[in-house]
Amino acid sequence: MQTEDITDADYATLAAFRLALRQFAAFSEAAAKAVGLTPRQHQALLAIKGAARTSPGGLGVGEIARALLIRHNSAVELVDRLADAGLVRRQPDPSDGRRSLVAVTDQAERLLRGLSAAHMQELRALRPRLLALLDVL
Amino acid sequence: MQTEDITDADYATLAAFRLALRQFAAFSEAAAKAVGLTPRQHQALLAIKGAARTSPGGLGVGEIARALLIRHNSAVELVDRLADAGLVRRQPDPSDGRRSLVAVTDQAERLLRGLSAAHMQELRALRPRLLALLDVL
DNA sequence: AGCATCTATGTCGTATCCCGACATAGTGGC
DNA sequence: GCCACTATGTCGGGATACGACATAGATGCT
Repeated sequence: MQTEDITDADYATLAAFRLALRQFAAFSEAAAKAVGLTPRQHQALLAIKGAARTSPGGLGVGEIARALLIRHNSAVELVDRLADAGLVRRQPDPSDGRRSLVAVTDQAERLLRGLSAAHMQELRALRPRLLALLDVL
Repeated sequence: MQTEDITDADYATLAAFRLALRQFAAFSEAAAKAVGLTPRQHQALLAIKGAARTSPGGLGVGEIARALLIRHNSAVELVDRLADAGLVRRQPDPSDGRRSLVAVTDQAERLLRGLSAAHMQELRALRPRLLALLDVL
């Protein structure tokens, strides 16, 4: 395999791509913090709502872990903090006693709506830059 | 401002976008770990090499902090760990006694070359998915 | 030249969040 | 009824970023 044909321009492109991703993450983090959420909490709420069409009753803790690419015990702690903050509710799954379905509260839904609108706008603004970077890959 | 026109499909799109970013981050993290680097260390090396055309002598600690969007003291600690691992060298800036220029070692350059080739390939594979997501924004 | 101010780097204690290992309870096949 | 598997939960430890503070050099003004 030839890993030798990496030029300074390639390094610059990769660095620029990473910078764009970090800036988006930084925007998202600031937006979340502005409404009192940690980035992970925001992403968890989004994952739950993002799966609403296929899982209207909420997601299991393990499904949240898989959506966020974290270990299940990390998801447990994350859901603990979300529940303490009144942002989600745990409900036992009537069809499987092991699972507890995690659903967002009205309060969280309001926060998420505002955050999502801001993120859509930010992503639209970011789009030309990402397209330009993807173009030179 | 109308933040009301967010649909379930929008949530799903945003969630899918975040998932794609997380999966790329997970790939990158695994690739870095496979050669003994933390994700941050990899990103720092890439930032230094990515700026090689404009700063051939290396980057200052503060410039690394700005490239990585972290505080300068976090960058100090990161460079400490990189130097301990023999991946970068600190050299005093001859034209400014306050600055210390951070340059990658040959060893780090070899690691970064392999990592960058793998990342270019991964990004090319990821491109159609990102383009599809950007298309529905 | 002297002094105030700003910039760059570095130090230290703290906080957050994830993880591995382990534990408990429910499910489903046989 | 038993056993393997799955889902959730608990606990201690570790990595890394941050805020506050400290030091040294640069810069500009008089």
